[in-house]
Amino acid sequence: MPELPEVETVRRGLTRLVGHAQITSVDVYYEKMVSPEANQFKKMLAGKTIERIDRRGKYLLFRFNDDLTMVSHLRMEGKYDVQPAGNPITKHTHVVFHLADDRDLRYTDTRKFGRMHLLKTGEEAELVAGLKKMGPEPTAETLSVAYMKTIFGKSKKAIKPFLLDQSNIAGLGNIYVDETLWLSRIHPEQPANTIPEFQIRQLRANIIAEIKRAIDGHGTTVHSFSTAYGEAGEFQNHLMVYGRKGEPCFRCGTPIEKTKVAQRGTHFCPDCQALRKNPGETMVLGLTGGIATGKSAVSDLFKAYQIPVIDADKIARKVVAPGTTGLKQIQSTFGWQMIQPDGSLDRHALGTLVFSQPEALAQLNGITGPLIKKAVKRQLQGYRRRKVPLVIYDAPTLFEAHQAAVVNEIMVVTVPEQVQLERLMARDQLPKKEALDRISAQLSLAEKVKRADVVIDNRHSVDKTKAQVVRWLNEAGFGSLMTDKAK
DNA sequence: CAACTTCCCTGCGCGC
DNA sequence: TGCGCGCAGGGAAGTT
Repeated sequence: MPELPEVETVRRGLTRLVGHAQITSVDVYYEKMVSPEANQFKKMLAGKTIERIDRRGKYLLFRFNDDLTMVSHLRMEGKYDVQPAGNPITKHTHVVFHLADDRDLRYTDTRKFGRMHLLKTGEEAELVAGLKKMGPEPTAETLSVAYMKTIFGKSKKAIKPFLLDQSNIAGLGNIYVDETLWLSRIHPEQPANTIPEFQIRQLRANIIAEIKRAIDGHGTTVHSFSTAYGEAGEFQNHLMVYGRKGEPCFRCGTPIEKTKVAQRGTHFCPDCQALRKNPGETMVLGLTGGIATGKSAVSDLFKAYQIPVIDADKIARKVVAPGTTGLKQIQSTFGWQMIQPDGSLDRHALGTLVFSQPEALAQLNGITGPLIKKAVKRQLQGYRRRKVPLVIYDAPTLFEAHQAAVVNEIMVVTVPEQVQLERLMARDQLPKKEALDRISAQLSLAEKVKRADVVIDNRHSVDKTKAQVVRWLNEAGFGSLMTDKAK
């Protein structure tokens, strides 16, 4: 089912194959497919030469000499191919263009949904309904944030059918809509006019990037997520949600659901794409990285711009402070040996225990995990109420602790493995073996990078890292948050 | 006008 | 193995 990238791939291929070919005659086997009526259609094309092939949305525009244009839509299964003249046609060949160089350009279409309209060049924009209403092409130059904000604000329609409507944005079909909504963490039934600006910006960036990736990949999208969550073997299907009903979400592991939205089969992750009754304007950026990759330096950059940072480590300490239910649960689970004489947690004793016994670590996480999640949620609620535009959630184990679904976007700070090892050995005065043990105790840096929405490369100077953070702030629409003092 | 529904088609997977 | 049913899908046209 061709969507814009596939149609663009077809356009390029045809340009190469028949870009300047001359048509001698045309056979039409399924008359409803063409307009004007078949005999007229054949007569008009005989002797014409293809000068160029254009594309608008999912429409192909064959430009002939004498100001003639053929508007062709492949719909579901339409295909063009070029064969030597005289090759027998197949069951589903509906139109054959005989070329002057003893080749045939053939159109096949099992479901006969495709259509071809022949008209005077320049009139197609008025006479073909789909072209007349066609929205902007999904590229950085043609699809602006301002335009998207305007059209989103005017429609109560669910975002899924809204994006499928070619008059809003050109070229998106069922697959790319599901994919870009997943990438942007937006529920397919979220009304367009309830989507906050930061998500419109994310969606725009994802649509543009996804379409570009697919065009560069000749009509297929290639993502680099590997075998997260126990999927065996090489990841062959390059789609993140489409056709993955029941399989784990690559971001959070929750099974992908398939429902019907506006009569269309729709795939989404119920956990990271929650339907929001009152979506706030607060964007939550999850910040994570590997041990000693320099995540805290990036965190400090945000703080310097007065952007609030929720520190997961700090919260983790708070929920087991003296007098908390968290500490009481640790005491009743692991015994009084875990409590120091002054009533505080004996981190060393607990650390020794959980490092040697995996079940103990799971038990500990079972106690602290929910408490941390609750505390984070409460803090976020406060920021949302105050309509703070951007909050950073600084969490070293964002993925491991299954917290990825609470954020709107994930930033991963990374360095090459060798640099990570050297920095860790130097920082914590560790021998190589111990440093390696600590690194391998975490989800691998490569895997974190794969699951990131944005990656900060921290191998070079502070200035270079800062430039990347500033760039992200500007692109995400938070440029105005950077105060002059901090700049 | 917005928001639905129907129609156009064929192959395929499913249940019996 | 075979038969019928329902579903898939983009976009236009028709209906509420």
